[in-house]
Amino acid sequence: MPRKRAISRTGLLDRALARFWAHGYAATSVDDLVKATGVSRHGIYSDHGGKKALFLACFDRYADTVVTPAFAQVEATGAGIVAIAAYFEAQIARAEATGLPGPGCFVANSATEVAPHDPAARAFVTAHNDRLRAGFAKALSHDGLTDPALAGATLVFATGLWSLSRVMPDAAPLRASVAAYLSALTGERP
Amino acid sequence: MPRKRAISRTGLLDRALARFWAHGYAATSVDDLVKATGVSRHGIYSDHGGKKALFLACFDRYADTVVTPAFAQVEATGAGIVAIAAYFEAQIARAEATGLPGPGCFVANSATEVAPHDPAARAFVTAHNDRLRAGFAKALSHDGLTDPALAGATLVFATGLWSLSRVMPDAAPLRASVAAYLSALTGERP
DNA sequence: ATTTTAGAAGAATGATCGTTCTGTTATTTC
DNA sequence: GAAATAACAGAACGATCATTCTTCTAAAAT
Repeated sequence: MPRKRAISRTGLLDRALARFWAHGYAATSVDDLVKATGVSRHGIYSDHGGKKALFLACFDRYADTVVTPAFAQVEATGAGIVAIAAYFEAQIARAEATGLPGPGCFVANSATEVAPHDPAARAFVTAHNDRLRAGFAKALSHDGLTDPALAGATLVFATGLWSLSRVMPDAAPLRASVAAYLSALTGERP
Repeated sequence: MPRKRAISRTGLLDRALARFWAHGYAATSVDDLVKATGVSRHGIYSDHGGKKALFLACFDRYADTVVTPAFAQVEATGAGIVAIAAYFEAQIARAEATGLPGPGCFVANSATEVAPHDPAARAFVTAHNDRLRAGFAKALSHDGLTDPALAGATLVFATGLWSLSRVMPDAAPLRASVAAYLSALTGERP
């Protein structure tokens, strides 16, 4: 009969995700994971099987604890460009609170580091991108922007935003870029 | 008096850049560099001092042999949005010729993998981004788009484009996103 | 032809990697 | 309280890492 300990390995995934998120896959050793999570090697290997498997498990955890809470407002019925703007702002504010240059997006980081040579990771990245594109498409069409390519462009923009947030020391240019992009979408001219 | 061998280490930087570009810094061992370049360890260490130094030297090489030839048309006097479109198209076509998912942009890859934790690499990335932003700004203002934030947005878009090109198997969505973005900039509506 | 030297090949080194295994401690169940 | 077990601490392992060093080859200079 399975049983739970009072102090369990609940936080393992969250802490491992944070470590992979900030430092990447290759630059995170199992020793780093032991130190960062407080879980022994035995625990890591018996719960997830190894470093790569733990890394892949972080994708689902990231989707549940980071992407969904932030992106749900875009996917909500009735959401429009304002929701997209709020989503961008929330992500920038979070990066600002963490400290810029920040960790960016876990999926976007993995897209350049490990996905090109790891089919399993690429499947996660592709699924994530499909989700974002679909959310953008619905929100954009709500405001009359029905060209599906605009959703693709917005996904490209979002990916670049998280990438740049890993090297930019200040959030102001990121906010200005978002404002300029959204203004261009809606046809406003400064 | 210095002399040259028939088969010299001329291609060292180019081949090392190609390897780092495709596989990243951490996933490229010195053994990989020896195999990819045909240059012995002795040659690599006497010419560049080590793996990290060779990697940093690749930034200048990348700027000279890849960025400048492709981006010069945007920086040219009289260049406008058409030049930006041609720049995007040339990069996509190159990625397509190499085979998608492709290597993306060496600087953008480094921006997420090593720049956050390496000041020297970050300096290169920042300088590269500043160059692109300035080029975009001039070309955009040539066509009446004087808001400097639009240049920042275009840099964000370009960065995301190379990032996505590392996981997308087909170039068509990339081209569609570029077309949609540029149409939005110029105020066209499909 | 002899000397010099640029460069390749690869062994050696110490560190670190991911993984496995052996103890030990503490908690839960009976 | 006793038996069972969840979890940690850390040693051990072979593989691989970046780096250095020695040896050997061949081209250039004189």
